[in-house]
Amino acid sequence: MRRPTMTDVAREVGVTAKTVSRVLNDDGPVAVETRERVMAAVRKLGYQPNLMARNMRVGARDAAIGLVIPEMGNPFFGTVAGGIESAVRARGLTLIVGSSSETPELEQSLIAAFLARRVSALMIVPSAASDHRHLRSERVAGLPIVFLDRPAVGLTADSVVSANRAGARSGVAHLISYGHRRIGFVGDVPAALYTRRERFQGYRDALEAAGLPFDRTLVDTGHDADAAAQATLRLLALPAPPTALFAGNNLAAMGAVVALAKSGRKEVALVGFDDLPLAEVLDPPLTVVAQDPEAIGVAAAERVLLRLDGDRSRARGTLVPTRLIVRGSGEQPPRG
Amino acid sequence: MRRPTMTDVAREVGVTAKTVSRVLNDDGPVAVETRERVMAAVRKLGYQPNLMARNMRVGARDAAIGLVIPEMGNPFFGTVAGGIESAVRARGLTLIVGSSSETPELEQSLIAAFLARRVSALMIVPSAASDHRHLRSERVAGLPIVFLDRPAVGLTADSVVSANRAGARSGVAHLISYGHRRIGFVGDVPAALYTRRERFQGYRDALEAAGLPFDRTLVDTGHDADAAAQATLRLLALPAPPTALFAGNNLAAMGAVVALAKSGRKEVALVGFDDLPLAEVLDPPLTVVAQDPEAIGVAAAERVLLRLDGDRSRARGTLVPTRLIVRGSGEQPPRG
DNA sequence: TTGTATGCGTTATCAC
DNA sequence: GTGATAACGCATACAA
Repeated sequence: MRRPTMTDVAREVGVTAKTVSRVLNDDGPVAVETRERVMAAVRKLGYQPNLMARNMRVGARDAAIGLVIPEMGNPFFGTVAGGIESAVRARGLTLIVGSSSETPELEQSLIAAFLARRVSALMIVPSAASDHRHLRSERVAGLPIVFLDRPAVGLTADSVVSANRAGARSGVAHLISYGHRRIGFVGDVPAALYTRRERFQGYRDALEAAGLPFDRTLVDTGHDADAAAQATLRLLALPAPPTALFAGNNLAAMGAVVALAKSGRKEVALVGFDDLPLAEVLDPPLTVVAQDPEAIGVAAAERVLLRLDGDRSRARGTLVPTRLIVRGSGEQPPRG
Repeated sequence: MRRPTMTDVAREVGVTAKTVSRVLNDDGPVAVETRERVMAAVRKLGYQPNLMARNMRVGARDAAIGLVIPEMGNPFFGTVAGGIESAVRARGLTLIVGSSSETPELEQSLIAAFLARRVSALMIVPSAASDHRHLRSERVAGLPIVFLDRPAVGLTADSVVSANRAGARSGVAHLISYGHRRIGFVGDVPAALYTRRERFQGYRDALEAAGLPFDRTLVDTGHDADAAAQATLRLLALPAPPTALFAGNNLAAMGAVVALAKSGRKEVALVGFDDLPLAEVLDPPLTVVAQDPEAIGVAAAERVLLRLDGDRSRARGTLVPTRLIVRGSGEQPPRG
């Protein structure tokens, strides 16, 4: 009933564990006949090597990379993970993923779980309000750590993030180029999260570059799609409502789309940050500043692989460019 | 530079490794003062317990559950994973997820990686054309294995799947109840995958129950949204085109939506299997047979926890009900 | 070509 | 309350 060990296989064949080890690891010479008998015994007993024991003996870390994402169901993070996985797989590394549910406590306990399993590297999409000072000793010990989507807090480390500020700026500039002067911002509380701060800054950058005033009343926020829809309705109900909206994230964009559709205000121009699956079949089709989650994952994986290869140069921040996808909703001129 | 071990901590305090172990595991008596000094040394040295060594010594399996999904970026599987994680977290288990990219080879190597790490249980969303005979010995050895979304092939094991056939039948019956007699099926090759076979069967069930003939020319397939759009256009171009369409999965539904919108044939009724994020803001809003991925994950997790608690009863197949969400596209009467 | 002795970091057992 | 010793499953170093 016990799971067979290398010794069990050895006994079955009538050799020593070391010989079995040699066969399994292609290490050192072994007679052809012995090899075959060992392999037969391995199959017969259903032997599975114990990676934990192996890694411990070799003193090596586990050939796995730990990835922490805030949310599994979010296709953005899922696609990031997919990009990482395909990039590290070629190197024989296994990606193991855990989700923090956007809470610092779970993030920390996940990181601890990965460290306890002696992963070869850590990749982290930080949750809001988390702090990474506790990882300093790991950094010093040479463990590769890369932060994705949002930079580390309290720690100097590699990071790979979207060009949030430049992207938002280009989206708002796009609206301005179509003649809009009153552009609303629908998003999430800017202060909480790095990406939101950056995108909000990009919004202000674009206004400033065009010589337009910043009007705080044109900024409203909501945590999810429903709340964003409410925020949109409030903006439209202003005495001097905006003629265009910029949505700071995909949930905000969904909320805005729903609100505009249900209130029959489809003439209001809209540009969203982050693409949506059905953006092109909406009425009007949604113009977005698209991120490239797969590219973020691949870039982060390449950085980790470099570090694993011994690159000890100083921490680097990588910006992954965004792309403006013109579909219709952002090219409607001001009305009313 | 070396990572500190329990012995390092012990030396720092002037005790034995066993004492440190006692402190860290709340195992056996230890003087209050000793405990405090140990904890201080742990913090000072940044000691992280080595789970590999611990598990090896204890002979226990890793307090982790291995989950194999076909695709990380797919929100359906992501949400399933989220459901599992929240359910197993309460038991102190860590969920580690890997993606097979829908290929049997990667699926097998991922499973091997999990087995080599001695996970406590295995949860698998099988990829197309994979076979699970090789897991028989693990089943016999008592390793809990649960299959999700699609049942195992060549292995008797627990499974948790959507009520695909009944769900598809209800969706098509819905269309029939609005007077449709020629209902097209847009999907993926039915034979390849369990879910597709089942949904196709549900389609045929509904026709038969209503006394409608099965017309093979009304069935067309496409692997992705673009191909499904092409399939939709082919169906609409038939001499006697369908007045309603049933889409066998969410990609097929997206393709059908795009094709209907772009060809100006919005009067054609449409019901999709599997919900879409923006279904309600489409024109017309999309009626769907929705699955409950979170419920699938939770149900599977509960089954695994039961098995871990020693339940040795025979393998059980759990059906998670679907839900018809009426939004408009499926309630349009036949025209032309 | 194969075997023996040893140790990885941890905990079980039993002694003090 | 604490320590000494052995053992988990495997690979390294060296011997045969």
